[in-house]
Amino acid sequence: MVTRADVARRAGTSTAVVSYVINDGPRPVAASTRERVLKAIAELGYRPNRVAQALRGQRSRVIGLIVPDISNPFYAELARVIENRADLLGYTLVLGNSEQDAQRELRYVRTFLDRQADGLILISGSSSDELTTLFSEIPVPFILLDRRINYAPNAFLLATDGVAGAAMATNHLIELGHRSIAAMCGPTRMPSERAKGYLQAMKQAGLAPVLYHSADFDRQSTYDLACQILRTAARPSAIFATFDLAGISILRAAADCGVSVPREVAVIAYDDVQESRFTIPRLSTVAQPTSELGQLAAEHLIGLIENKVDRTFGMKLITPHLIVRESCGAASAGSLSQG
Amino acid sequence: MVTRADVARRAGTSTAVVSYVINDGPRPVAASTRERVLKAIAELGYRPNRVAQALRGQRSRVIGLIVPDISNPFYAELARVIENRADLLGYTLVLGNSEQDAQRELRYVRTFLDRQADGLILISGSSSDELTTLFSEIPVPFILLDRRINYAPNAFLLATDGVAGAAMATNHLIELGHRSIAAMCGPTRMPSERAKGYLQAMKQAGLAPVLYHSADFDRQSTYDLACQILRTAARPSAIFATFDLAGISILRAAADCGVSVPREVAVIAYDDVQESRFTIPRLSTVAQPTSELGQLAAEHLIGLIENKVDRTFGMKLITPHLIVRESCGAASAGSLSQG
DNA sequence: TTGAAAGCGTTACCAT
DNA sequence: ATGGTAACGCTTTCAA
Repeated sequence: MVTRADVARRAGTSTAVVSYVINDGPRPVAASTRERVLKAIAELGYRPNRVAQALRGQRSRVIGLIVPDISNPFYAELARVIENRADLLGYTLVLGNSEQDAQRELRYVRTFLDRQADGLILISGSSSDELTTLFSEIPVPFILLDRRINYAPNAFLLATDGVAGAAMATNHLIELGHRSIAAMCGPTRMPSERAKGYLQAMKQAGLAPVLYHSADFDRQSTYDLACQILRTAARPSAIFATFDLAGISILRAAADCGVSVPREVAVIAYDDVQESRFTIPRLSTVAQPTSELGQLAAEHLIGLIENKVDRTFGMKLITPHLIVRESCGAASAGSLSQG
Repeated sequence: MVTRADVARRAGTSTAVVSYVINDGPRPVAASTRERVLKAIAELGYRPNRVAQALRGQRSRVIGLIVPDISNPFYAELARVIENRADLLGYTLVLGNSEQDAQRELRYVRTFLDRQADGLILISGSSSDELTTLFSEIPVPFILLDRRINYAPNAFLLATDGVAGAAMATNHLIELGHRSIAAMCGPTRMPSERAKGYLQAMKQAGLAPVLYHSADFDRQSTYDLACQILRTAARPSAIFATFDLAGISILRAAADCGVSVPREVAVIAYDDVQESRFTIPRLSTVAQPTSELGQLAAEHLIGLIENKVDRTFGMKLITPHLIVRESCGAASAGSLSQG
């Protein structure tokens, strides 16, 4: 390995000067010296050892990202834009899957901290109390992304307004004339903003809410639940799924149960993953602006790390918007307004 | 930050002994001393600084994973099992998206190496020549995953047999009675094993191959191409898509073009991402054993890093298998055998 | 403008 | 069995 000392030797100067050249400071270097150093660097193919830099300075230029499950398209899309942005700003991403497990999440926080990560982005899978205490001890800036839980005073919160979004979806269904609207949520252990928004909208419309919870967040368990819902005697005429994966599973389940979407059951979901633009029928959904969310998360975190950003504002809520596609039928479908 | 010296001081011993206790070696420690050290560690909440360890030792316990695009479900699923395995074995994953770009890929290799990654897993998006030279200079073990290109003498190659798999898919279509079978591949810049398998199978059956190339690997461009294919006068009766995402796009395009799958056009793809089990109709495909692939990649790489594995065997090809679902119709559909 | 050297938190060798 | 200490590659202060 070629080190700074090798470069210094070859350039006939000291390691300090090499450092100044590379970092453009903190002190000026004579043009001729700089020249020699640059030449030596090129000739030797020297590249600074980031580990040594991290140990010496306080900065590792690493940020940690903890997601519940990278194979969930929503998180994957988020990870993609975060990685992109981080890379652009000179940071490397370390990745962890928490699998919605508080212990794993905790372990990852510690691991990343032990590696001197400069900051953390958490899409936290766990409920408040378990982690709040520990979160308050995280000695670096961190962002709680997409979930409005685990609020810690030292965290920055970034999410779409799930209550508002879910209400939008529910109201869309109501405006379409549906009276019997069920909501399909993730596991009960997860507190859900979106369930709350659904409940509010239903209440406001004087409708009776029905809440279902899948065993997990994956395709199979949401599919299983969807089949069950579609086969009940009192089958709802519309279902609001709190995440796209569930909505997509409903589409599949409906086909298997011989119920037509949107004619016999309308489906609307939440997230707007790419996949939902290509399902049959195309899935109406509440769009989380994934790019904006990820970009903002990365930029704000790095701004925090580099002290370039206002620390006083601890939360940002983005308003999601409705995307009407095919899975709810046309807004003008009068045949639905019977109840 | 609490350091080893703090622990030593509190335990009334030297940092060396603390080291021996933590690492269970390389030298023995008296039971009573060990006791004191352990107590001090617990009381202080000491955790070793991984950066310092990495600098001092040669091992960082970090592995780098470079994928073309983490938002592509196949790579995301792979990343998930790799991450899982790595974590289990005590390694942390750093992630990079190459976006099929050789320069980016190169940059990531360097970045990860500068961070003293102990090993690399590359799902290389680029063609051989560009990177081969550089690959031969990678000073750590690395695995070329899923793509049979960029073969470098110091790399371990792990992939499914794309030629065989593609031939399976094509032959399945042929056995179903199809004569006019098109293949839909990724961008021309990527050499494709799978195209080769298709070509071979067609030739062997005495059928005329037709190759299409999408502009990119994403949903939109494969969808666009699919529409184009389905609207040609000489519409094929079957399409083999070299990756699931393309197959799924064909399903969508067919619905939009008013052609029925599998009745008017049969579709088969390659990868077996989770999504393909839930499409309408369900997608027949050639299954890459994702779990096996990812697990093997992680385990072999770490075996290589820790010198626990035979270095002589430089390649492993896994035979994929056919998964018949709905998008090609029943194997007994005699109505198709007209040509 | 530049060189020497201290120190970041570890590990492991050389002593005792 | 244990302590002292050099070294990993870097940054930055102190001196010149």
